[in-house]
Amino acid sequence: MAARSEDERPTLEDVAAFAGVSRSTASRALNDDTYVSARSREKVLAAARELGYSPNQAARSLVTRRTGAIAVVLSEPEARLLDDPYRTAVMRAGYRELADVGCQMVLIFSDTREDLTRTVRFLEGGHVDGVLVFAPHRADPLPRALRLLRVPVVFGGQAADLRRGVHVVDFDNEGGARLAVQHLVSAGRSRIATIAGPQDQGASIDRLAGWRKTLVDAGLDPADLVEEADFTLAGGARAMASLLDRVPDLDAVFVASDMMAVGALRTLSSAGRSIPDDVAVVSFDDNATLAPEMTPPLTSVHQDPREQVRAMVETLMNLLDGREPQPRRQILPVSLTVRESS
Amino acid sequence: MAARSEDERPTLEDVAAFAGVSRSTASRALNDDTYVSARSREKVLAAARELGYSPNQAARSLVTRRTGAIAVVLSEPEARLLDDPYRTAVMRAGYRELADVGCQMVLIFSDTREDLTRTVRFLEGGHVDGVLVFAPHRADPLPRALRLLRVPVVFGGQAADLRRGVHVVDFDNEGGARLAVQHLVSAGRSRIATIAGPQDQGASIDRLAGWRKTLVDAGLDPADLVEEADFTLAGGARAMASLLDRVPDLDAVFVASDMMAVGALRTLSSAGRSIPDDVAVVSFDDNATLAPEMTPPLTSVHQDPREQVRAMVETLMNLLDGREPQPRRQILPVSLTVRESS
DNA sequence: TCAGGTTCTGGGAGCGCTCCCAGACGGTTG
DNA sequence: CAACCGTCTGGGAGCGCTCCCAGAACCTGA
Repeated sequence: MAARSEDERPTLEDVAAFAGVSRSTASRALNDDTYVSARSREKVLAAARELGYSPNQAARSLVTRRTGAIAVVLSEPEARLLDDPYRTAVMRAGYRELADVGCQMVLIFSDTREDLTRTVRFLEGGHVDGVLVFAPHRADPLPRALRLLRVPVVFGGQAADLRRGVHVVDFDNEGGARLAVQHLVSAGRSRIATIAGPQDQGASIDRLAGWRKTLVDAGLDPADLVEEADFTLAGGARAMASLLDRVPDLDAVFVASDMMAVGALRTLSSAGRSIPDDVAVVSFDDNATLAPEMTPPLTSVHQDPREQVRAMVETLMNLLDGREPQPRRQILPVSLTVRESS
Repeated sequence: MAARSEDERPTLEDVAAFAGVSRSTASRALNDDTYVSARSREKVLAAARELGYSPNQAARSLVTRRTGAIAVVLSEPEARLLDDPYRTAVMRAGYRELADVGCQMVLIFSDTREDLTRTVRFLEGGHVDGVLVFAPHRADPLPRALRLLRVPVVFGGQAADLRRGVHVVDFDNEGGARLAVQHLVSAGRSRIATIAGPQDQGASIDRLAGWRKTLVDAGLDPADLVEEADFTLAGGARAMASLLDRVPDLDAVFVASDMMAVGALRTLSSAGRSIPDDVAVVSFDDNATLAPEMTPPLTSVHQDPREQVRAMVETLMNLLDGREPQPRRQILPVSLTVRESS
């Protein structure tokens, strides 16, 4: 028998030969199947260690029809991804949660139109067992394209305008906004403005709706108290300036994200307003590296990306195991973390 | 011949049968090999379209021994990744550059010790054709572990204390620091402090060395003018406060990252120092969403993560094609972008 | 002692693809 | 008309693995 050259990877056959058993027994030992004698298992494991064996994944997934990889698709313009701490947290959480169930994360950024076709082709190609999608923009064509996929898909947050027929794990955006505004109302505030997120996104729309309904329920008039911004720091600062300009007597503001709240805070202090005495500020996200670190620390609606991703992974695993066949919409609850800004 | 059930993916064989040619011809047509008649190619492509065929990657890579996937490993404590805009830019650049050469990015976060073994096992398992590694910390055990891999590896930035035997693409950190400090010296500054990065990282060490050497060359005394911080905003703010405390008459500061410079700026303005009149500030990174957006906009040493990643991908592709066998250390030049802070 | 289990093992088939090789086909040449 | 070339095609082997199945080995209890 010719010795294998140094750089060639040992195969299962090599391990079996080295251990003096058959390929089948070696396979069983390595995948700890039933019905392998302790003696054989021992020998096989030793042989594998000795030869530095690691199984060829391509061969394995050719027969098992599982790749052990899950795609995480982020559909968002390039610029937004760079300074959005929430997205970074999502990537990280995705990695951890998938690792916990023994899956590898394949990150996909889908932005331009060419990205879309490339993404679909990739997902179609059997590289991954399932897909987690974050596509917050309503006009995004990606979610529709993904519906036709032969691979299970779970959406994080509202999936464009697909309301049914898909698996979704979302946060209670409207409920969160209600919590925030109720908190301000019961603290005696009466001129409660809002800096809303871009209205092409479901989450932004829901947060704005929550703010509006709560005001109306409390007998307050929401007219003229809305300014829309783009979830960035600079956008938040500009929106706050414009609000102060239009409504100088406002005494509170509900900001649809921590990042925008940082900008708003900056504008407010330049304008000489003290927080929370003159103006109370409540934001959304409760990002760990942002909200508690501000001066003053921000009261914020708490949503944990890990929880969302965990629920998404769980749903996906059920899907892969053939359970949970009907599409479901899970709405995760949020809570209010009260700090000094309100 | 039994009809294939709806949900089963068509194979190459199915496409061939549908097109009325052999499996070989179908394969040739789809991979546009030589020696296929226009007629056959046409029929095969039509059949593939009709059946919604996409090749099984596992089967393909089993025989070609290529997966078309490249791992990007980020070895960094969790907290750091979340608010480090440079890392986010690297991920993004990695995705783009790899997509351009037809490869898929598999992102790997390697932080804890369990991560290390899992990472090594994964990379060993033949899931990917090559690896790009960012492991800035000198004490990090990962780079050593990766040396033994049978997969080509290219490091981004100094690879722990492995000085030779590995492929590295780094920036000229020391040269960048020299540029920054020379700029300050020639503007007539004479008490030039620095906020250095963590000294367990090669890049930080080199930037500090560049600062020190340039001061000495200019006949200035670096003693007592160094404060070390952790590349975070808060860390930069604290370091600046401590510098002001110890050296009240400083007239310039070289900060080893944009993020820390933002913190330093905050401290300086709280202390009533005007920038650049009282204190000139020069930082490092020239992050597009940070440096130009500050008040005042930051003078910063410009380094483009895309360039670094592009060079890394190029090296890796050469490695995969069997060219460029000897390890090389590429040092990319940096430049100084002058803005209002100096 | 032998039937009837249970535990363990090895061989064979086959996953879907690419690549090699033999051969068919058609159009030039001598 | 035979010899030859370049173009095109189909069959077969094989990548490294898992799974199925037949059978060996070992244990019971009657």
